[in-house]
Amino acid sequence: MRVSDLSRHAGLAVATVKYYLREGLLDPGTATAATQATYGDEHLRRLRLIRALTDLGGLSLRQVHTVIDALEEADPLGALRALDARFVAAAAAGTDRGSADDEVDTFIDGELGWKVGADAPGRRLLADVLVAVRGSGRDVDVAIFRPYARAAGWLVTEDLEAKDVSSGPHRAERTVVATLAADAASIALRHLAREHLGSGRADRDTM
Amino acid sequence: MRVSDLSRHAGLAVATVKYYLREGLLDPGTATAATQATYGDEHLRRLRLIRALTDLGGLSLRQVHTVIDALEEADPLGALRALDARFVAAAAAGTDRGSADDEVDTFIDGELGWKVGADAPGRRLLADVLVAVRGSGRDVDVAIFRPYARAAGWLVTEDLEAKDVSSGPHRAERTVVATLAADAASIALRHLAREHLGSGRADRDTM
DNA sequence: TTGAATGGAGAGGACCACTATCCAGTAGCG
DNA sequence: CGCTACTGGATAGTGGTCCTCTCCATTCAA
Repeated sequence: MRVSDLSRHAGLAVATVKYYLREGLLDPGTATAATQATYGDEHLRRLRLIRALTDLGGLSLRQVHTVIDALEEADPLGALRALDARFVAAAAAGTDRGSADDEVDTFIDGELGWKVGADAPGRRLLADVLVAVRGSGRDVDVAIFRPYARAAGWLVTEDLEAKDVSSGPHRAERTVVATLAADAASIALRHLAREHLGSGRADRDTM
Repeated sequence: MRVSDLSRHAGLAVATVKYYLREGLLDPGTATAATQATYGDEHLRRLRLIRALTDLGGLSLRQVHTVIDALEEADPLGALRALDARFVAAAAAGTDRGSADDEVDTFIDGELGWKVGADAPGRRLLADVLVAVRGSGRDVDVAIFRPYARAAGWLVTEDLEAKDVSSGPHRAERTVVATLAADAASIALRHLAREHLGSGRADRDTM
């Protein structure tokens, strides 16, 4: 496989593939001559992964790099956590977060009793949400997350049970894409459900 | 209120506020002299809305503009639909979408029986997800969305019932922020739930 | 009165994700 | 063998976004 094949199969311009090579998102092919190299299926798979991360997940190439690094270090949890980067970051600076972080920690560790790392990005993300909603003028309590937590817990158990254990190769990679897909799907379906159930009162308050 | 007050209360640089004014995201204040104008609470509210949309929702200023336009035309459904723009778009071009769109339509209209507009962006988004997952090498069926649809339906009814009908001012605006918040929260909680429930098997397949 | 701030406008900059151009070195075809 | 097309590699340039900087005549607050 040469660059042009890679390009054709992945639906990307050759220049773009070269760019990814330069950026270290894609490993160099095995050189066969001074100006020749061949690429394999793993390169194509990588390209598809990159596009899934950028197109479906909206990740920047820098974030894609983080995910890929984690995958290559056989750190699936790190890879999944890296997906949260697209939501956090921005809101972090400036605003006074008040006790939002503490409230969220209490909610997760206490009320829900979930065992998650103290550095799980979801914590900060939830706190950001709290801060943002309060900043927009509503005085909400952490407890507002309860139904979402219940739905999330149910969905994940459902997922884990229904799963073909498929310990095939590239597990972690597929898990990452699946997580992204699940994220997008759950949002899409919530919006559709709201349009379906809330017709005629779309101007009503939610959450 | 002058620009500097606006800037301070919103936590933005004065130059940024001026930029938003130039871009038409913020209405001009009421002029009191050749080089003087005053701004009101609605300007501050608008600024907070803009930052919620960009920071929490990750919308571009162009997309923010779309949302704001819809809000000003008293079109809450349009405003909510505009939120989906951050997911769609990218994946649309190039790839052969196959029958994904049809499958999704059948799923929504037939299996779920949901009444949503034919042009609801959630449809296309779901199809994109399908295309992306398949492109990354898994042969999935639309039915995979079923649990997500169930969770979404439950969450939205929960929302609509629990809601204080609060027909106060700026309903639609708050609904938009609430939707964004709900999106982020449901993702954060799903990721946390997975970390909690799936510990030791974080490398297992999901969705 | 004097220093700081204002509205308005334009230029400039930083970053991102490419895209274009150039080049010497192959590859494959007839 | 010659010819064209393509290759890897490198550098420079593009278009877009989101600000940030600078300038200006005017106005306000001390």
